[in-house]
Amino acid sequence: MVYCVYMPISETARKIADTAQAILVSEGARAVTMRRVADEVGVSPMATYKHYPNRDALLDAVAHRAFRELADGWGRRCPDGPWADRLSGLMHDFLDFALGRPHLYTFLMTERRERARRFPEDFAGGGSPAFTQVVALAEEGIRAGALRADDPLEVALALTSPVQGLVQLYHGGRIGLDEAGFRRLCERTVRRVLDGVHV
Amino acid sequence: MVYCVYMPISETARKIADTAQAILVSEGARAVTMRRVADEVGVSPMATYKHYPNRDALLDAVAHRAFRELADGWGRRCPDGPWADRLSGLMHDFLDFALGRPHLYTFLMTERRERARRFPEDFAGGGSPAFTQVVALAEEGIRAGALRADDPLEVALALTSPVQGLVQLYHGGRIGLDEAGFRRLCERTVRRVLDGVHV
DNA sequence: ATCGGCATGTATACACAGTAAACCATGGAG
DNA sequence: CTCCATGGTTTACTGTGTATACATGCCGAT
Repeated sequence: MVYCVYMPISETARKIADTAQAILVSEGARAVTMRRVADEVGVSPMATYKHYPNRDALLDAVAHRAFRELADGWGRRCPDGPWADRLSGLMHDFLDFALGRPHLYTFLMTERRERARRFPEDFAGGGSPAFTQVVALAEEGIRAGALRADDPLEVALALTSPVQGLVQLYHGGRIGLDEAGFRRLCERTVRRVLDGVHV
Repeated sequence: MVYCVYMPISETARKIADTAQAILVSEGARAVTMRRVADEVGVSPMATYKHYPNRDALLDAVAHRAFRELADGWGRRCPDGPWADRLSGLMHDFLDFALGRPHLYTFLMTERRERARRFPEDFAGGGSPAFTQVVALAEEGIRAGALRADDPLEVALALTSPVQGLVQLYHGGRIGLDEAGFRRLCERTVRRVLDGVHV
């Protein structure tokens, strides 16, 4: 039987996933070994295989639940207010996650994973909660005449990809700023995208 | 004795690094095992430890030489011509690398590596050849009055980080476009940064 | 010429991963 | 009561990094 998220999940299976997720969050995916997870759950290593066919399946399950947890409670920072404040709020929500749980962020964003959501089809359908809200903001801005008439999806991408690129540099240790300084750098960068660097 | 790049390097040491790099380029860092490298060099696994204290040191050496190889022969695509063409040329040079050698790119860009070059100090000093040329282009544009008066380093970052973010999405399988389509998406995105998305 | 040491290589061995296989226990369906 | 699916165990195999001990050949000092 293939692992299926729609089925009720046993108590032990959930404890295994919880533990795996906790290890992943605190130490990264490499630290998630079947033996260690089993140990912390208090069960023999092979017991985990009764719930997940292999390590990749376990990590997939963790990714799945982590995505769901992120989807809930996203964009709380600034649900309304001026357009620019909402955009900034979404960016800082994203940074909260990227900087606050770097291992989880890297795991979800970087690891090659089949069944990942795809641009443009899946994103247009609202697959990614974070991105979808930026798209909505872009649509709103275009409708209101604040932004140029343009493809809202691609405008959203122009606003989000710089932050993603900067986070990649930050996580790679390539940016010698503390978190507050890095956040300000992100703000200035998004500002430049909004205003353009051209005269 | 610590491994030092300035020392003459033995024949075998170079063969080991060559082999490791070849495996990394074609199959990714995970495929680079000491035993396999030794095998392909035609030597016992432990022989590699006479040249590199451990696997990480070997991978560091590979990263070092890969950076050097990239530095030479960078920006050949469009050494002169209109400003916008040179910027576009640099972007496509970058994409040649990112899309043509994805494993190497991921290894160099995303693996956390101490001794990595840092923004802003090291970049200002010209540590990264790719980035330095974008900075030079930004300075030129500002001097010529084509770009707003602004910090050239940060302008360069605003121009490069979106591409890096998009590449991250592309490598993660999140963008359902072929290579040509993806390159056009990058062009449009950089265009938006230049012009701004605001009215 | 000889000897000692260093550079280089080897074989062996251990710890730790993932995971296949075989074997319990137990509780509910027939 | 029987049977078997479920969830657990022990054991064992393979592949990995690497510590340790040993061999060998070159090379300079004596």
